[in-house]
Amino acid sequence: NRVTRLLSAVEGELRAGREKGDPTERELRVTLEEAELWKKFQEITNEMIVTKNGRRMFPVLKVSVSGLDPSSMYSLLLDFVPADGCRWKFVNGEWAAAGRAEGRTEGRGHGGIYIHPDSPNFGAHWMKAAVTFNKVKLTNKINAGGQVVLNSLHRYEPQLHIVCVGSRHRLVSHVTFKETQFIAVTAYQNEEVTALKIRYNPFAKAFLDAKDRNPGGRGLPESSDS
Amino acid sequence: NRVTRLLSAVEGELRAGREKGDPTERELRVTLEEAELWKKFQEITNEMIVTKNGRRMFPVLKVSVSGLDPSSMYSLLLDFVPADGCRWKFVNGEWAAAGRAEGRTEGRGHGGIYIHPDSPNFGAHWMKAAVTFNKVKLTNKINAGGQVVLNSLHRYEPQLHIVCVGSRHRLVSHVTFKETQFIAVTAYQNEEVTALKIRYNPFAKAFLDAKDRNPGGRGLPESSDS
DNA sequence: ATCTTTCCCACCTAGGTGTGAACC
DNA sequence: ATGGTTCACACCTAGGTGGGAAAG
Repeated sequence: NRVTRLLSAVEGELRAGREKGDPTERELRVTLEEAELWKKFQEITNEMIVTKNGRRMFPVLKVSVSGLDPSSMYSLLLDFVPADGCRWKFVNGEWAAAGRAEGRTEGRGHGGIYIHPDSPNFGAHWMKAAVTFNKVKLTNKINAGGQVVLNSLHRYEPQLHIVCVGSRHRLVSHVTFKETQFIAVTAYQNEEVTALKIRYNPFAKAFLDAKDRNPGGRGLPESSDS
Repeated sequence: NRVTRLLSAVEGELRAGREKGDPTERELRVTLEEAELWKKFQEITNEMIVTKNGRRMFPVLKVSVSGLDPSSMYSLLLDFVPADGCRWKFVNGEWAAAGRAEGRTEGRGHGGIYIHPDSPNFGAHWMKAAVTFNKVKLTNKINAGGQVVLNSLHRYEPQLHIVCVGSRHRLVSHVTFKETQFIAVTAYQNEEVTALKIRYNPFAKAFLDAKDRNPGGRGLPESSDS
């Protein structure tokens, strides 16, 4: 009785999936969430900060998935693929190619690969809500695990992979979203990018308020009380 | 090549486990972490706050697990079992039985069951580090999912279950730790319990500082600058 | 000089504490 | 009155922002 209750708890999500989901992956579909926001950044060439200890991405990569087998087990991976063979440079308000890429990231183990922390999990789990990669951290140093190592001033294209985890793993899908391309930087180059990040990232609220209160000026006022 | 690299990434943790772990569950062992701390609370009868929106446990239940099959898939569940048939009352500095229990929690779906958020996962995952149940939330209201519903002024004993998730689920182990028994309350009854919670829970630091700075008195000083 | 990276910082978000008064 | 619960609150932990000076 108690055992039945326990197993029923474990299977809860799974059963819900079985009722609703698709039994095969034939109609697998992956959609990028918040594509409008990504496009705003894409239009002016997106930049992502890399730091020694790792920096989150903004915008955050979110996808909604459908068409998996609800009761099969999958892992979701994010792969940061070099978008070209160039090193880039920001001059006169524009990005320009500046020499060959340094191939450091290539062939270096898990270099640019991030495994979603919910992995592995049932198809039902991945499909019940949008999958959010808000914990990915980008770094320029080979570091403690779990972080994605990128080369600064190189362009990357995030790629999503879905792997079916069974007795034999098999790659189910890999999708790229052009909208999410970005150039890795250690400090923002284009102030339009900075402005967008501040505008939409809640964690940068401090700088948004400063601009709102004091649109022309710069710098926060010292406490002027006597 | 890229596919190989990806699958290798997914299997990384798994392979690490295969090398070190035990291929069967014959020698399964589960150990409670921070047992000394739990015992301090147990000696004076532990209490856990329940609130409408859910309250974390302190101490946090942590276990280290060994002896699983590294490449099999398991889920870990926490089950809050009524420790007796009584409702309890704190009078004259002591807990005393006060009438029959209200059987609300029993038979009510997932009432007292919490699934560890890393579930399901490989044996290797559960064994590579202590498993922490710091996200469990205890509530006295039937609520949004994921929270554990308990009856205030009733005594509970946390029980850990390990379920092997396969084509057919099977219960691998259930363990209880006497040290982790507690009485659910909406407000602390025994001030010794409060003192221990403040002493060891970093989130209650504010009250620790107040006592340290002003051991005899009560209340924080207003800013006395002119 | 110039370009890139690093570090510390004030300022946020997000949310976990027990308190004490109010509520029932 | 009594005993249990709820709520707003000040005060923390934990950690995510870009800025700007300094360093390489």
